[in-house]
Amino acid sequence: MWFTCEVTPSPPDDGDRPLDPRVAQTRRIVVEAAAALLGEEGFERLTLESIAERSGVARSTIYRNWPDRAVLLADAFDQLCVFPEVPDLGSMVDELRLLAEELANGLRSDEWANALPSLVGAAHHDESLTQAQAQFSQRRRAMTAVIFERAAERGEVSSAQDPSLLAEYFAAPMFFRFLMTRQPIDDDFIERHIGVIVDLAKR
Amino acid sequence: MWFTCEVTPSPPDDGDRPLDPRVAQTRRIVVEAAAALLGEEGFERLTLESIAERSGVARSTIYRNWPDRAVLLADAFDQLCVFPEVPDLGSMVDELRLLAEELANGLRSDEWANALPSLVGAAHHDESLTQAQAQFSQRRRAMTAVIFERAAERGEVSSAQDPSLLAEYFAAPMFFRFLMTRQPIDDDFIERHIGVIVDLAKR
DNA sequence: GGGATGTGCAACAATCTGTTGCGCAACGCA
DNA sequence: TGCGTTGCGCAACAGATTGTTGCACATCCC
Repeated sequence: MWFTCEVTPSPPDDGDRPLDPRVAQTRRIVVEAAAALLGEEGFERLTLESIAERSGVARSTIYRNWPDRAVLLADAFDQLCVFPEVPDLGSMVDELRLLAEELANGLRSDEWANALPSLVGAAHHDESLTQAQAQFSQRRRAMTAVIFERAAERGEVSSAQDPSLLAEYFAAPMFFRFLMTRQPIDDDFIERHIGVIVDLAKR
Repeated sequence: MWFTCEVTPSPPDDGDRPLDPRVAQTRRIVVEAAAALLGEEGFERLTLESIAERSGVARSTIYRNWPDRAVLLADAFDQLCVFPEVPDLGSMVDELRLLAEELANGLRSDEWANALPSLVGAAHHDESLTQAQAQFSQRRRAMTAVIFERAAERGEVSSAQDPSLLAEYFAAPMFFRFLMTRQPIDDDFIERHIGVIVDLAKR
């Protein structure tokens, strides 16, 4: 989140003094409302007025807590992006299938369908959103790579293959369909796709 | 283009009567200006005022020729998307390398870097832009599939592989890097990627 | 040549972003 | 408990942008 990150250059947080409870409350409520609306509207259609209305916080107060719309939306997107770890199922194919279905469900959900594509567009000329997008990609990639790391440990695949690269090839066609071609990400596709990835991992 | 397409439901074109030269002139000039600005600014930042200024056509006249901003931008995007066929080089790998470099150069260019990501965002809640995006994806896919079809004819790969599917796996990782992860699409990546695709085609 | 049609211009409403000043309420420290 | 500090709601504001409209003028086509 923007206001809890000590690394970002913009310094809205005063430091280590505990936050005024009014401020903490305001920021929490606003980000929650923004995240909800982000899932309903996407970045472009989402107005600060609607966030103010849903959260019950005045627009002027929102501007006192975030420098501009994009930074708030980046925080809201972070809020939206919580995904579970893939459990160890003892089999790479099973884990890939589970993850593929989780991702497919996500991409089919209104939340992601509204938030993700508009993020892609908006991120290309805003630094805060670029960061939010990079963090999203990185998290998903790491979470996917774990599957291939475990498979290598089990001896299911040769350890010569880079788990991170395999994770990239796992994610790319699904996002490509979602963002660019709009082809369905259905069971047939998933099953065939997993076959391709398994071939790649075992080659 | 919106105004020359007989299939689209919206009927701005009066039919087969030749267009008033004033109208033809206006539309041509405006789309050209819009396409140029699209490559410079992207969808979100591009204003109708700037198109009016660059084209020398009044904003009111633009609105008389296109129902709204999105439809004009869809036409402008079409204008921007002209890509060459891949020549028969007698070798699948050579042709893939050529196409990958063409695509990488495109994605590195300001034109595409500005237009494409913003299209992804904008297309998700506008029908005209959805169509423009679908057409773009389809054209590129067909153009890529030709490489695999020729390879199958030459006997370089088994004809069991679906050229269209291979085209999808060829494009997806490059667009994924461009749109989502922002990782570089450099020579190393291209070379490794072509290796992956060749493996897929030959499996 | 003359009616029909397209264009430029200017003004307009509506929406949205971002800012500011003021009065009031909540906070935290003594 | 009291009081200075700080945050908040409200209202108004400037500026940008999208679309729309009426009118005068130029161009087109018959």
